[in-house]
Amino acid sequence: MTAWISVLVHTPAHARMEPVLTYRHTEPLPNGTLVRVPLGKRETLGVVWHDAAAESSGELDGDKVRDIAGVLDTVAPLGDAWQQLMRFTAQYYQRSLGEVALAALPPQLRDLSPVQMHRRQRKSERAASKPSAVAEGPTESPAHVPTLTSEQASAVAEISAKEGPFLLFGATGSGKTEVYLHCVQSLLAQDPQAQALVMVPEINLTPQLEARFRERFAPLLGAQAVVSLHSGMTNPQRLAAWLAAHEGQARIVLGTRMAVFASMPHLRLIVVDEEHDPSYKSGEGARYSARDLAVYRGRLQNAKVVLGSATPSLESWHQSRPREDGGRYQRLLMPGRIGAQAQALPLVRRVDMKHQTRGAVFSVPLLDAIRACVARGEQSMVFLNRRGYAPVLHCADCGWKSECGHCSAYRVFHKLDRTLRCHHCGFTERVPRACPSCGNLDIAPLGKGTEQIEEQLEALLADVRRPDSASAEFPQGQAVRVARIDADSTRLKGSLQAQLAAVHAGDVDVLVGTQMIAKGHDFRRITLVAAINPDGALFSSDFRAPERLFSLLMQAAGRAGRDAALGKGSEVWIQTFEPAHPLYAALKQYDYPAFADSQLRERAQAGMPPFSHQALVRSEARSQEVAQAFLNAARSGALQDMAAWDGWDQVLAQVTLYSAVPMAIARVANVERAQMLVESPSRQALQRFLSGWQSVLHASRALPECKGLLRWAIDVDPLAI
DNA sequence: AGCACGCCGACT
DNA sequence: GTCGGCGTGCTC
Repeated sequence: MTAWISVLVHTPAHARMEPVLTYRHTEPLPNGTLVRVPLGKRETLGVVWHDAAAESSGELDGDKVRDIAGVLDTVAPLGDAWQQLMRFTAQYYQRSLGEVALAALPPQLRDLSPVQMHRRQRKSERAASKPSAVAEGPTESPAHVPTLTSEQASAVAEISAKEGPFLLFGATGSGKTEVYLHCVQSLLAQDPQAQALVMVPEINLTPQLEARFRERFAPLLGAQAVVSLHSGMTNPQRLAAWLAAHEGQARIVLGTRMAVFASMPHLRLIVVDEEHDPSYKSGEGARYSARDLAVYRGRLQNAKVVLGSATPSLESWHQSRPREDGGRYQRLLMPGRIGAQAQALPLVRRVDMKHQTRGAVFSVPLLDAIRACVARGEQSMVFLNRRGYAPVLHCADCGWKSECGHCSAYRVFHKLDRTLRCHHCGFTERVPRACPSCGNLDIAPLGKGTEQIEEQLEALLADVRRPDSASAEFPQGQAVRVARIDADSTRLKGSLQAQLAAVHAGDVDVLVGTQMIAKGHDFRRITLVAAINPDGALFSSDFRAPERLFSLLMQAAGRAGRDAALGKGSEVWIQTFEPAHPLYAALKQYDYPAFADSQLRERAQAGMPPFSHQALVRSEARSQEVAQAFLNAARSGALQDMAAWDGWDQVLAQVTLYSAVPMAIARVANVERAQMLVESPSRQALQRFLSGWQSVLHASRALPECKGLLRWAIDVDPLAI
C-alpha cells in the first residue's frame, strides 16, 4: 500500500517553495508525526501536516515524489494544540509555517535518525527510573512551605477561582514567586497529569528559579518532574527536557521565551514572570512575543495565564483595566513588601546636576552618602547603562572622534585593555597614541561608562576604610572594595554567578554595573542604589523609552533594603538635570499606576500603541538608496498594483504606511538598514494588510532598483522604532 | 535554510 | 596555476 504524505519542512517564506511537500510512504501517518525526508541532496526533519489550508495547490508529477526516509515513531505525534500554535505564530508574525514549526523544535531533533532517537529515549528512561541518584530524592524531607501573606493568599484564591488571564501587579519583594509556586502546587495536586510552564525573561534568572522550584517540588514529584528549557543548555540537554515535556513526565517546565513553544499536552498553567521585559520579544527569525503567545496559548489549551510584574508593560496594564471599560485581563494587586514590609520603601532622592560641578560624575551629596554607607558596613549599587570607559574618544584640536569605519556609530573606549571597540560590529583596535587625523597627542575620552565609574569610585573612596576591618595584616583597616558587573566583566562562562556570589558574601562594598545588576538578583545587604545618568531616556525619540526607564529604576530601587534589619534607612539616588520631571516624581512615590495612566493618556492622544497596532518592515542592503528603494517599491505596490484586489481599498483605508527612513543606526558592519512603519487602529486590518502585502514584498525584490538588497523582514508589534 | 554550480580576485 | 569570495537556482 502506498500513501501520500504531506510534510512540513524548514523553508523560509522567501524561498519560492510550497511550505508543505508531498512524500510517499507505505502507510498513512497521523498529523504531527516527526519524519525524516530527503530534500535535495540532504535529509531533513519534517512534520506530517495534512492541512486543507496549507496543502500544496499545484499539480505535481508522480515521479518527483520521493519516499519518506524514516519515521520517528518512538516520539508521539505533536498534538493539535501545538500545531495550532505554530499556525497562529506563522500567520501573526508573517513567517512561513515551515520555518516557525521547525525552529520551535529542539535543534538536535534535526540530526537524529529514528534508531538514534530510540536509543536516546531508552537512556533517559533508565536514568529517570533510577532513584538512587543523590539529586533525585523523593527521600528528601518535604520542603518548607511558607505561609502566605493575606495579599498572596487572595491572589492565589482569585487565580484559582477565576478564568484570567491575570496580571499580577506586585511590588518588588512582594513575593510574586511564592504566588506562582502556590498556583503550580494547587494545580498539580488537583490533576495528576497537569503541566505548568513558568517563563522568565533572562537566562541569568533561570538558575535561581530552578533552585526554588526544585526545592519545593522535587520532594513531591521527583527531580525529573522539573525541567528547564533555554538556549544556555547543550543540545542533548534541551532535547531531553523537550521530550520530558512532550511525554508529560515533566510537570513543570521553566525557561526563557523559547519555552513557550514546548510541546506540553497537559498544559494547565502558564506563568510569565516580569512580563514587561523586552527579552520576551524575539529579535531574530520570527519576531514573536512569548508573552503574547502565552496568552494565546492559554486560551488555546484552556490553561490559566498569569503575567507578573512590578511595572507591567503598558499593553498589559491597559488590557487589565476594568472589564466594563473593555479590559480583558484580571488585575490582581499585591502592593506590599514582605519581610521588610514593615519598613518604608527606600527613599528616592533626586540630585539636581545643574547645581553640581559641570562634568562631575558624582555629585557631592551622593558621594557623601556612598562614603557613609561604606562606613556603616553596608553595600551600595551604582548603576549606569553604558559599559566601557567612555562612549567616545575625541581630539580637541581637529574634532576627530572615534568613529567605527563599518558602522554609523562611535567606537567605545575601553581603558582596561586599551582598545577602541565598536559595540555594534565588534571591530576592535588598540587605542591610538595620538589623534589619527592630526597627530595631536591630546585626545580625551568624552562621556562616561562603567569602567570609568569604577575607577573614579576607587579613587574617591581611597581614604575610606571598611569598619572593623583592622587586623594584624591591615592595621589601618582594609580599603573599600569596588566591583563592576557588566557584559565585559562577565564574558566568561560562570563569571556572573561568581561575581554575584562575591557580592552576597560581602566581599564587595560598592557594586558598579549596567542594567544587568538591576534585574532580579536578590542582594540582601544593599542599602543604597544610585542611577548616575538616567536622563537619556526622558527625551528619546523612542516612545517606549520612558516606560523602560521607569521599570529599570523601579527594579534597581527594588535591590535596596531587601533585608528587614537594614531596610529602614535605604535610599535610591537619581542624578538628573530634570529633577522635576513627572517620571521621577512618580518614581519617588513608587506610583506605577499614576505613571502608567499618564503615559497611556499620552499614547491615546498620539494614537500610539496600545491604541494602535504597528508593524515594521526592515530592509538591508549595501547602500541606503537600495534599502529604501525596496521599501518604497513595496509601498507603491501596495497602493497601486493591489488596488484592484477585492476589498483591498477597505483594508488600506484602515492602514497608514509611513515613508522609508534609515534606522537609528543606519549602518552596521557595512550594511545599510532602512525601515518603514505600518500602523492601524485595527489589529485585524493590519494583519490583513500584511498578509496581502507579502506577495508584493517578495516581488519587489526582483525590481531593478532593488538589486543588491540583502534581506528584509517584517516585525509585528515591534518594541523599538 | 542548505547545498550546489559558476564565474572573477589574491595567494599557498 | 589553485583557493575562495558570494550571486543564482533548486529542493516533493
